[in-house]
Amino acid sequence: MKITALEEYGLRCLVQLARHHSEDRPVAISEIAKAEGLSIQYVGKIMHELRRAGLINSLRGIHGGFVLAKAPQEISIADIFETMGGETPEHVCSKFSGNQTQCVHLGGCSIRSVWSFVMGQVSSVLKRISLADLIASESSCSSKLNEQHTQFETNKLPVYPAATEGAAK
Amino acid sequence: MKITALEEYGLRCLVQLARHHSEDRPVAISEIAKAEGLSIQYVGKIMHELRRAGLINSLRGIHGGFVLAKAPQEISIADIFETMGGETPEHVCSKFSGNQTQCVHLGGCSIRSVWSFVMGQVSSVLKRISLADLIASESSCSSKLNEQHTQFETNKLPVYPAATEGAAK
DNA sequence: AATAATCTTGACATCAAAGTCAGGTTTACC
DNA sequence: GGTAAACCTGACTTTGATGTCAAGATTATT
Repeated sequence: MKITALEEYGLRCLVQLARHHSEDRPVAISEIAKAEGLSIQYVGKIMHELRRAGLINSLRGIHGGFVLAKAPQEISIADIFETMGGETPEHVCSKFSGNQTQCVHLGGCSIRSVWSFVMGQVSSVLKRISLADLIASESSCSSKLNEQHTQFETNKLPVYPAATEGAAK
Repeated sequence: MKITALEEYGLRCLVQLARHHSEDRPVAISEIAKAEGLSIQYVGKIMHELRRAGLINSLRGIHGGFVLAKAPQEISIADIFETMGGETPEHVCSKFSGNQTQCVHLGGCSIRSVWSFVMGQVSSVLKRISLADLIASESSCSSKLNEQHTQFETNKLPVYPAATEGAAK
């Protein structure tokens, strides 16, 4: 399973907007491109996608730029992934149909069940993490709470709600 | 997040081998290709990858073919995914470094923590599902236990151990 | 030993994702 | 109203994943 470029960069561009969300001014493509080490043209394309999906609003003209369409608490990573080309288990089946027009296993496929389950797990984790969470963990990580650092290293994210609940329910 | 062709087809080819694992004969590429609706050449390439990784053994010559290198209970989907191009969070960071040689966020990146966490979740789910589990759920689904069918539809996999434990522990 | 069925291997072709380019439109400021 | 800073859009190029081709090596059967 691979994370796509649009997912990764889309998220990173949105984090940039979220950081400046309290200030009352739009953020320009050139700023984001510089902060993320991306070309201006490419960031332009990414922001266009995010705008089409309604996650951000744009302001044209000089002093223009982009702002989040909702508060950082209300935008989850799952929202972003869906926007930037998210797939359902059905997509997987139609994508991997080999040299047939339909997958040969359409009647009773145990693999499809696994994909459904795994994707559901991923989605339930990503739904619980908002842009606000990401920014909060940045500051707590780099400044004050350094005893949490070891936990980060061992792949636990103490800041986010336990991913376990969603799976158990 | 996308499932790659090698992951999907690699798993499906291994399921074919697992089905014939009790019989004591190798399975030929041509059989697998027919069963999965893939070209013979492509299956050849996939099997070659799986053999290089040590998941299967090959027998050349007439009456040749492939057999699992281990029992179906001992091969997990996680094993297959790692073989067919699995990625670590570090891979993601080096892949998405934009126009720099290194990612601009290497010091204290909250997104990397998220990828670590999500990938850990996925991995813990996939480690718990073996080829034997997949075959068992096939037969129970298509023949006897049809009351489980509704549960499958709602993305629950009653046959597999709860994915929850790994996350909680 | 000849043959046919099989795996092995590396080069090649195709396609979709990733990323760039160029020309256009909008808006604030002077 | 001219100009510069910004977004908008579609066409283009590049790159890596996907899938095919063709020639070779191995082995059971006759």
